[in-house]
Amino acid sequence: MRTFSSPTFETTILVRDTCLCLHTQRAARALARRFDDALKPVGITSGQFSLLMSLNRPQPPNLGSVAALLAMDRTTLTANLKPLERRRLVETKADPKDARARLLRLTPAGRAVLAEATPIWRHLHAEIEKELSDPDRLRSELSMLSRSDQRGSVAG
Amino acid sequence: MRTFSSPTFETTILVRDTCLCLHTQRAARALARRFDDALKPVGITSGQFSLLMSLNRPQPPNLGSVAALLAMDRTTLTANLKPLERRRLVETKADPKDARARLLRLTPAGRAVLAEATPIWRHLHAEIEKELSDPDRLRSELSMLSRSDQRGSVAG
DNA sequence: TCCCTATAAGTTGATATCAACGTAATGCGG
DNA sequence: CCGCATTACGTTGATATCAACTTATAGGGA
Repeated sequence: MRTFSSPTFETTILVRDTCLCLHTQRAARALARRFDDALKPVGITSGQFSLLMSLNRPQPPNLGSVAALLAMDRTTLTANLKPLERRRLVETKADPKDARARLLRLTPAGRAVLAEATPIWRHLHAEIEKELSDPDRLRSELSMLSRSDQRGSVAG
Repeated sequence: MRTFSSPTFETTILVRDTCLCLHTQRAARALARRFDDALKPVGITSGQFSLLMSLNRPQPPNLGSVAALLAMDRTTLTANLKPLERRRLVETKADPKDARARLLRLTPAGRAVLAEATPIWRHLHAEIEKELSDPDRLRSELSMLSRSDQRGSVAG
C-alpha cells in the first residue's frame, strides 16, 4: 500500500519548462494555426497541405506507407482523406497487384490546389526559418523524436 | 488569369524534407503516442497530464490564461476539461472577483493522479532526452515557434 | 446612470487523432 | 489445394483541435 503526495509546485515548474512533449505540442499547435491561416485563401489546412504534398509523386503510394511517412495512425489518415475525396482533390483505386491495398492519387484539381499553395508555403516557411537560430539542427532533432516512435522498435 | 503548373517531384521532396510544420507535427504525434502509452496505467493521456500539471499551482488560474500557457485555443481547452471534470479530477468555480471568469482547480483525486503520473513522466522524459544531442537547444527553438503565434503580437 | 466597447467563456460544426475491434486478401507451409 | 498467420484496411467511439457565432459581465466615458 503506497500513498502519493501531491507534486510540489517546483515539480510543476520543472515539467512545464522542460517537457519535450508539451513543448512540441505547443509548437505544433502554433505552427499549424499559422499555416492554416496562410493557406486559408486556397481552402486547405496545414495538415491537408502536407498530405496532398506527400501524394505528389510518380507512383501512387498505398495508405499504410503514407501514414508511416506522416508518423500518423493509419485510421487517422483514412479520416483525413474523406474531406479531400469529397472535394475530388484525391482519389483512390484498388491496387491491381494487391486487392487489400488502396492506392492514393492526386486529381488534376488536387494538383492545382497544391500548385496554388506551394508559393504560400515557400513564403511563410522562409519567414519562420528566419526566426530560428538553427533550423537544420531543429529538423534533425525533430526527426529523431519521430523515429523513436517506430512501433515495435524496442523489444518488449 | 493565371495557370498553375503542378509542383515538381523535387519540390515535393524539398517540402517533405524541410517543412518545419510537418516535422513538428510528426514529432508531436510520435511523442504523444509514446507518453500516452506510458501513462496508460494511470488512465490519462499526455495532453491530460500537461493540463493537470498546469493546474497544480497555489492560486487557481482562469481558463484563458491556461489556454495561453498551452498555446491552445480557448474552446479546445473547454472541450479538454469535460472528461476531466466528469472524472472529478478538475473542478471549476466562478471567480468571485469577475463573474465572467471560471477558475480551474485540481481536486484531491486530480492531485493523486498527478502524483502517480509524475514518476512515469520523469522516467520516460529522461529516456527521451538521452536520445537527443541537445535537448536544451531543442526546447529553446520550440519555444520560439510557440511564441511566434502570439495572436496580434506582430503589427499588421 | 446609461451606453458602448472590450473581455471571458460557451456552443456548434467540421476536421484530426488514436485504440480497439472487425473484415478480407495475401502468401507460406503442408 | 488447404489452413493459418500476417498484412492492409475499415468502422466505431472517445477525445482533441479550431473557427465562427453567441451570451454575459466588466469597465470606461457621456
